[in-house]
Amino acid sequence: MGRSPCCEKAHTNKGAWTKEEDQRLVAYIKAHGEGCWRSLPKAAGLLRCGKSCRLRWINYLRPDLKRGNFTEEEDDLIIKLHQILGNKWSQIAGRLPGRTDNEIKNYWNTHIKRKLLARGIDPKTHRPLSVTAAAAAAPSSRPEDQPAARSSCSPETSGACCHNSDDDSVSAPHHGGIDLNLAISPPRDPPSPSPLPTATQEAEATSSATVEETTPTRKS
DNA sequence: AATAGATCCAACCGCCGACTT
DNA sequence: AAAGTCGGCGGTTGGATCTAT
Repeated sequence: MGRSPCCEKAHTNKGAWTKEEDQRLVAYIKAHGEGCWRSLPKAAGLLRCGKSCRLRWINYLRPDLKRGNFTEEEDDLIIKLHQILGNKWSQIAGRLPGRTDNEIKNYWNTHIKRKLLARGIDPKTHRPLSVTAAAAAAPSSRPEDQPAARSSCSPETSGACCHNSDDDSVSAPHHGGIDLNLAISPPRDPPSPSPLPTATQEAEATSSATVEETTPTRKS
């Protein structure tokens, strides 16, 4: 089905946000809360599309954002979660207080990928590069070793084929010899009275614990 | 000091699922 | 049931900044 554009592109600003725009957006959300993004720009006096406002708020202006360098614990947690969830950045972000999906995605692409490669680990499969290379060079007859098969059930797409929509839990994959029995809990709700564990606690818990997921998989 | 290449990251784009009409 | 709207997501891009030569 067709879709109308999310906004009148001809009458919206694009590119970097100015301080004034930021202030308007923050002031509006403080006064009215996060609501209808489509109508927000007009109501807040911004010449931006609603999507752009939402992104700016979520990725940059939200007061609970942590900003700053990622810790070793966060690194490890991201790697572990990526191993299970693949590129489900929003779900990964949901388990890292103060971090956004965009931030984690960028961090993954710029730092962690390289870090894993330096360790000889394929950032896509979380398997040793030698294994991955060998599998690519000489695909075995085992379906799980076939690149195509892996791609259909790799962390990249685990949300699709490894995700059990019946109970919303993720079965424990055994990537790179690591045995993680994880199911993912719903994304954290910052103002929640029962805050989630810190990244450090998470990392510790993750190694052995089961976390439950209720977040529906978006795309498959 | 100049500049070419590499890196980083904020923002945009297009698609999808959920919800409404 | 079909069409339309909206919020949200992941992938990608482009410009700013950093580093090496």
